Amino acid sequence: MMAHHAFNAREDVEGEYAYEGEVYWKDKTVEYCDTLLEELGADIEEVTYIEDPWVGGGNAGPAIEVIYKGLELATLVFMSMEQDEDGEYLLKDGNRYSKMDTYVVDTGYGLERWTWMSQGTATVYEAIYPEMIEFLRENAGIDYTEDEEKLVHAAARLSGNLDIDDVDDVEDARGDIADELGVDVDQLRTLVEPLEQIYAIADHCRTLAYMLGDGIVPSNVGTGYLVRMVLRRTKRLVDTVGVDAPLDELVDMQADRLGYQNRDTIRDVVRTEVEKYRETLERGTRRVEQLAEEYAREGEPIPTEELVELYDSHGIQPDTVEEIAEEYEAGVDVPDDFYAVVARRHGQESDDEDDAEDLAPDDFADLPGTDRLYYEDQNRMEFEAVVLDVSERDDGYDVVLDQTMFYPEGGGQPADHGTLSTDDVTADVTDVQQVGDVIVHHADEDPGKGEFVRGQVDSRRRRQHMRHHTATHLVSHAARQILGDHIRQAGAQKSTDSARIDLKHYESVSREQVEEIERLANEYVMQNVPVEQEWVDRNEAEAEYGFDIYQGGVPEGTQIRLIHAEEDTQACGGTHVSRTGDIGSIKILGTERVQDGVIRFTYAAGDAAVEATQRTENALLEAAEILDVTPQDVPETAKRFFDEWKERGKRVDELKEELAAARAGGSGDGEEVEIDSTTAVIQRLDADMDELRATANALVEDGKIAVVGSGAEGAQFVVAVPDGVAVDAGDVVGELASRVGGGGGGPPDFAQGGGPDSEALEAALEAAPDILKQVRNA
RNA sequence: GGGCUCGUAGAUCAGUGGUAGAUCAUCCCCCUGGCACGGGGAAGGCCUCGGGUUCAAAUCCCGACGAGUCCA
Repeated sequence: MMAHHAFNAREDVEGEYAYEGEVYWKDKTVEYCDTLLEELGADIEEVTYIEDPWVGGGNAGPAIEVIYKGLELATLVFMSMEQDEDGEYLLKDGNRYSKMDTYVVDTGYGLERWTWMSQGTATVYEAIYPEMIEFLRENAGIDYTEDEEKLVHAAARLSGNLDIDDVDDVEDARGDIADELGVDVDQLRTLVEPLEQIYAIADHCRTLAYMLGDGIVPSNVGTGYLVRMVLRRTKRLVDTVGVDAPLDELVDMQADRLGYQNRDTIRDVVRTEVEKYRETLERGTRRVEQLAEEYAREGEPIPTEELVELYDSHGIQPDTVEEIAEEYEAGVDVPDDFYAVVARRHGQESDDEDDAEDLAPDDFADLPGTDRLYYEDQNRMEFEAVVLDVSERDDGYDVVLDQTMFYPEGGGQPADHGTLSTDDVTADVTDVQQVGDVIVHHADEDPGKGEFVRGQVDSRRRRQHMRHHTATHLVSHAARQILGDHIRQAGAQKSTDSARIDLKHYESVSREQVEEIERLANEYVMQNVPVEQEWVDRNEAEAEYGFDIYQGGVPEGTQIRLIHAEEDTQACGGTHVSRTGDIGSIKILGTERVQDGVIRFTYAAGDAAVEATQRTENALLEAAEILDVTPQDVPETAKRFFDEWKERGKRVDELKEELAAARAGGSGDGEEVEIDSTTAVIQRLDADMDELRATANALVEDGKIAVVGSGAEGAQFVVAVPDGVAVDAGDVVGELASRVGGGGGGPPDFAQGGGPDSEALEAALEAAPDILKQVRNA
């Protein structure tokens, strides 16, 4: 698509906008359009301009459609109104609009449509990527007779003329076209539909090639989510139309055509995503099958509620559900406004923002910009300066100097700490912020306006920040070498003890890859290459290194600061060590997947790396000491101990059961009473719940009613009743438990309960025969 | 950024507070000349982790970790 724009402002609002006056408006725009079409070789007599008001995205205005030989080639939009409840104009979308202070020309010329027009192919798709269309048609086995080909050609041309705004129903439009061509609508559909799907595949593949080629990583959030949706839709189309080629191959055809260099990565991403989709579908299918079976059994249709759940939480489209449900002869209840129902489920979003600005820029507006000494010599930690201004705050003082060595918080690097001293006072600096060009030091004492101060930066803290900052560049660079060129930074944070960087990647990172990255990053450290900074014109920097230098965000200003470390170049305002060797070493502490498609690496550099390694080592040594083996033997020994522990657990269970059987058989210490013709055994064991249950089970095996109690942990009971005996175990336990201050219950043949009052256990058990009789009578 | 769902045997999943289950896979036995199938049996569980509620938690509540999904 091609376009030109003009930003106009009304004369009475001069000075309020970045632009003023009128550049050009409707007449001139149409004139330009005429000229362009003529230049392209169009017969100007065949051009028709149709005015049609435009509304969209809260703005509106007149618009002109440019039709050439019946085909819409361009739209010229004149945006001049904005949505306004009290506006004087009521437009076609039912909203009210009022005039804006500015008015903007927004044009769109369909370059590809022009190509189509000039080539005379059936559709625009054959005009712009004929090889791909041919490949897909052949692969899917779509073959037409000469007459059919003519029909399709004619239908395509008619479709091209449809005013998309006015087409509410594609089926109606198809009917109109069929009428016009004098054919049956069903015949037209079977003829055209597969072809339409092929066009969609080719076009989606191009979209995917663009998105993936430009380094977007599929994800469940943001732009990455869009890629995923397009990819899945394309995969569905490929399967529907019966194209027998892997999707990564199709996308690659477009990536190749568009001249992307990272084609291997693109294919890899597509393959990974297709596999993920396949798994999702499989999971979904199993789920739907279960539901379908369930509802089919009850003779009810699958309710909308379930469909929403399937779609929203599991990503299964209603039509997929219908397909599967059909096999189970289950009905499906899909409402027409299905997606509206889903939307309603999400409800209203609350957008309360609380970006409280601690420092008001106005406070320091009159002060000159602070000279930033930390860029001149990043290794110096001492300096002298004059106090230009001091403002008292609730919790201290904001001090502004003429120059400073203190680095203000920014670019993911925390502020420096340190002191500012005069002959009389020493103020601790606990925070440093940049406000406009002024650097503000937050201190606990007032050094005095106009005083001469000596500044001392906490050098251990700062050096750790420098190490971590340079390490961040190296880790990011190393990750790029190991994982691929698509690796982009999604955020970073440095501190004294560790640093982290979020990288976009399409699959989880293996332990081996982490080790590789760590090894490579440390190799850069050991090479001890200089880390250089330079201030350059941003346009020159972009021209030479591309937009990839903005990994950490896009800085302001025409001059930007570049940091070169190894082969890595980034725009960066942070402080860095002067040689990579100064980092000491880099230890990657761990990775986590912070969201789909974003991996967080946490690592430590310098002292912190040593400390982190020592911490892990200490944990290992401690474990080794407990097990009384060497650290190397810890995994094996732990495994053996774990296995043994499981083995013993099983043995204990077996013994408990044997013990229970023995107790039940001997029944020496249990009291026996006859309830009707059944023997009830009342026994106190003082054992855990497992043993009580086992004993009760063993007694029931012998055809006896079991009432066992324990005072081991509070008071606990298990009551079990053999089949065919008219005693409800739940009632018995309920009565027993209430006497020890608790509760209980369970099925009629096996109940458990207890309470905190173990003192009352004995009395409760003594009352058990009476309770049993009472319950039987009830 | 927000919402929702899930985490139980090697795999797929049941289990809505009261004795942890099914199917497949594994191993053993039977059936057969052999194989497929079939029949019988066994083994296999820190119910993701940490708190809380309860006489009692796989189950309810909170948090962490992991997986999935929808929306902006």
